[in-house]
Amino acid sequence: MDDLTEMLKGTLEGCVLEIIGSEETYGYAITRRLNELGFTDVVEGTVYTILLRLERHGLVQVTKRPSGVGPPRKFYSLNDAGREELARFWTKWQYVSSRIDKLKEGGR
Amino acid sequence: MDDLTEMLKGTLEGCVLEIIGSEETYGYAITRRLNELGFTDVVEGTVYTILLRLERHGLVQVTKRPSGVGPPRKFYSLNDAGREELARFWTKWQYVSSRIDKLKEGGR
DNA sequence: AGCGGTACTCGGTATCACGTAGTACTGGTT
DNA sequence: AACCAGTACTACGTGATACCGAGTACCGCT
Repeated sequence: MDDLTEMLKGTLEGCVLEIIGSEETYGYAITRRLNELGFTDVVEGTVYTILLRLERHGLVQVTKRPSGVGPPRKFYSLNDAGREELARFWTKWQYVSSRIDKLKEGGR
Repeated sequence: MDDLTEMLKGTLEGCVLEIIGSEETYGYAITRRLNELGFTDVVEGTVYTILLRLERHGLVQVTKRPSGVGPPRKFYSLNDAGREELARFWTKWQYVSSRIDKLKEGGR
């Protein structure tokens, strides 16, 4: 699949929120998860900028823990604000994707 | 619906391509069409920047015609490159939206 | 003459994903 | 002990995009 970067703008952050929401996890693992989900070209740098943004916006709780196989990991989990933001994201996604699908079906 | 701008990045241009592909039309009408499709906050300035970009990328054919109710209109239609780009857009959309929907369903 | 609706242009801004380079910790190999 | 690959995070800059605001211009109607 060719370049998806523009189409992922505004949705990738939501995907990261969803992943964090489903289980407490850390940046490196999130990148792997996105890759196996089909977003093969998403690289670590991108995920870390998103994580820093989420932290700056106060949507996540961060806990640092030693890893055993490398430097310590920063584990992320959603707080209340994060769960609200995630819900908002899915509402918006539902809205936008349904309109676009309608347009695709020649929606008059 | 609150702010959708980030989520529309990368998709709005495809929507405009689709609208032009279904009938020869012009900027002002495209804006109205998007608005009635549910993208209520998309304004003329945005559509015109997209149209200029499409023209610069050689994806559309442009014909200026008098309007009778105002200044002359620039009518846009897709050329071969535009139709190819539109097909690529829908392929990408199908790819991305299906992965995101899968993630939403707790895709393991 | 003025006004509202139509129609397009242009310059600047914010946000976002991405590229690249760098730092740092660990365990295993030589 | 020295090196390296894999893990894990940080920081700075770039390009693309949607949006905002102001401006220009044309038309019919009052």
